Amino acid sequence: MAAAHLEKLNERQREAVEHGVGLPDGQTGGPLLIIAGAGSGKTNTLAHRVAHLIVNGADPRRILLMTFSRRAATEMTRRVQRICRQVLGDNAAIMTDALAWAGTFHGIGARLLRMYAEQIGLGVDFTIHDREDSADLMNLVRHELGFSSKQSRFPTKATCIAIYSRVVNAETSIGEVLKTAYPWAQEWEQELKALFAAYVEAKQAQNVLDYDDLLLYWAQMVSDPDLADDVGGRFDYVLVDEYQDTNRLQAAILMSLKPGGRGLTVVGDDAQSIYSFRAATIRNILDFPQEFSPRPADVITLDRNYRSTQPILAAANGVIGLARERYTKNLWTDRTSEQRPMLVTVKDEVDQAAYIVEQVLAAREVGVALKQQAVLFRSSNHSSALEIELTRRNLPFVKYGGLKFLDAAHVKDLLAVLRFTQNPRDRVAGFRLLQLLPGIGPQTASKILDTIAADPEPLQSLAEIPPPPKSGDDWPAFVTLVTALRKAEAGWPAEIGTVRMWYEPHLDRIHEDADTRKGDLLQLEQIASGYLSRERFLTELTLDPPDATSDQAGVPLLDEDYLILSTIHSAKGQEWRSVFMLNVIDGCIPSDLGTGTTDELEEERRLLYVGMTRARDSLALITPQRFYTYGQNSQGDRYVCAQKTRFIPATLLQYFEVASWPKVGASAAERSTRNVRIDVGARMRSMWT
DNA sequence: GTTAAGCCAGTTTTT
DNA sequence: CTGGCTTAAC
Repeated sequence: MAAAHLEKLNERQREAVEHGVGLPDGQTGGPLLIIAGAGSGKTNTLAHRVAHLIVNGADPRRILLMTFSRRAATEMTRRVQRICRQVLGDNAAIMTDALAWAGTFHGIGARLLRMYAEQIGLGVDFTIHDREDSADLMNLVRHELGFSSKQSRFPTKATCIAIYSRVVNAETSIGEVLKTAYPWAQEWEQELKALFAAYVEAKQAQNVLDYDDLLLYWAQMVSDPDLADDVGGRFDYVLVDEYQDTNRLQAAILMSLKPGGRGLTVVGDDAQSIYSFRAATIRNILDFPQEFSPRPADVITLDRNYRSTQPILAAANGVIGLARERYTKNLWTDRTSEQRPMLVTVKDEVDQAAYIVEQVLAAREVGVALKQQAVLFRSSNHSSALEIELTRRNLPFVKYGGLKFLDAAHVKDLLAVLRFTQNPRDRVAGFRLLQLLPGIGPQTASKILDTIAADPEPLQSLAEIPPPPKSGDDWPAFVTLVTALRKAEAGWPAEIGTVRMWYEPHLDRIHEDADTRKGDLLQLEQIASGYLSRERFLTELTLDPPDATSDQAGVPLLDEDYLILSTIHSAKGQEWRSVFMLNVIDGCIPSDLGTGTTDELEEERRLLYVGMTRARDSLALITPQRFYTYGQNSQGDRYVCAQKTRFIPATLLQYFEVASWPKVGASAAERSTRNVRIDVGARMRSMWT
């Protein structure tokens, strides 16, 4: 006897949904691991489980739901609400609105840390540094310690922060990280240690946290038994999505929150683990059942795929079947189709773009909306030729992944003003902001920040220090601005307009293309108006940055139809009726940067698998024969001869319909000689590469 | 101390 | 092509 809202689930899914629900005396069930293959209804199952818990009396305010991205959290909440409405009717909204603890690990961490700030000796007004800010702060410290002179070839700021981040997230030592990931920097171990110590001190002095701190402080907080009880006790149920892409630190947090695993559910698929560069480890999901004793976690496997047609799935299974080790079974489906996925050879990237435009338009003619079609690629710059072609043909598109809106200098400038007002001890923000004024460079800015940091009311003391000699009228204007912001005269979100008015003259002076940049600032102001307060705006913008849009011809409106362009990483968890994958050639997939170790290579293979399994009805992998290499054009050819990816060897070709484009118009004989010529040529060349 | 110009090196994926 | 560091001119 199943409840109506569970009728559409298959047996396994239902088992996962009902696990540990309806025990006597409101007990919560033991730990549960759901291994959910691509397209097996994972999101749906998890949403049903949450809804089922609520319908059976769980308090939604006491459910912690952690997803990989905020987009996924929103989607999940929406689905839970829809399912609950079936059962509870209109009252459902009240219940599901209370599902307040849904978000990313980092987002939830930020919230908990603000709640518990006082108890762990953290200023409640802390601001959060994104990756760029962290690198900037690291750079300041790096300079102070004298590691920046050119002869020394010390790792760059970005590398330093990457090493630091890895040490923290993988819960390992500097020596270990250097040995495995940065062997060329091993000689700097002692200096790096000193640098990181100074970096941590700088963050604390400035009351800022970086991304890693959100997890690190959280983990430290719950390592105290009393606080762990308190935080863990807030939640009856903890559910984690995409568990294969969590790192050791995140696993440690989870185990401290729910030591016995009661009420704990994790969902994931080891075949889709693609974030090891972020210190994610597949061991988390593999070892999860044994974390608990005496009785290990229950494991439920979902291996029925509802997304793709059988031929697409066969090809994807073929690719993942060659993986060195794997733990999940092959997926199966009953969605039959005659159409095998395409493996299309084109001359170069220009033809690749032309082919895609042709196919996309043809599909739209037979009723597949642009939004139902996606183009996936390994690296965000792989799509540039396509973007040019799409713009030329006036086809609207939205791109996910790659450069972010927030990375633009002018946007960072404006945000620096707000951040500095929010937290005047945030040195990265202050440093950036002061140097916008004419006549103020690094030295002057540094001195000003030192002076005001000593004052308990830094912003007030700014008005009292002598104006820097060469700053002219701009100094009093700046002081007026900061004073007004400090008093919150304009209020939120009006104050962002005040800041923009102040900033625009400086923008004109600094940048040639000030006018296009002003458009971005207006957009930022628009975004800001959607947030309740400056603090919420800054925090959430850092944790969930919007995608870059300003460089496109026309920003598509939300209700308009547009093609999806996305990195494979950003495509995680998504699906489209028609999927194209760009540059399925060695050097792109696998990326030539990712072929160093077997583990890296295996992850590149999973990346291809993830991309392929996004497709519902139609899939095309495209292999250009010549690939433009960027930079280094002084040495030799600008084109390299590309070879089909090593992940699709001859034995797998049976799963594909191999074709070349444009079609040769002449006889079949002529076409075949053309194909043969190309094939042999590629092989001959590859003998020497 | 600031700014502009010049020269060299690096170049994935993201919360 | 860009960012970051260095050098030379204000």
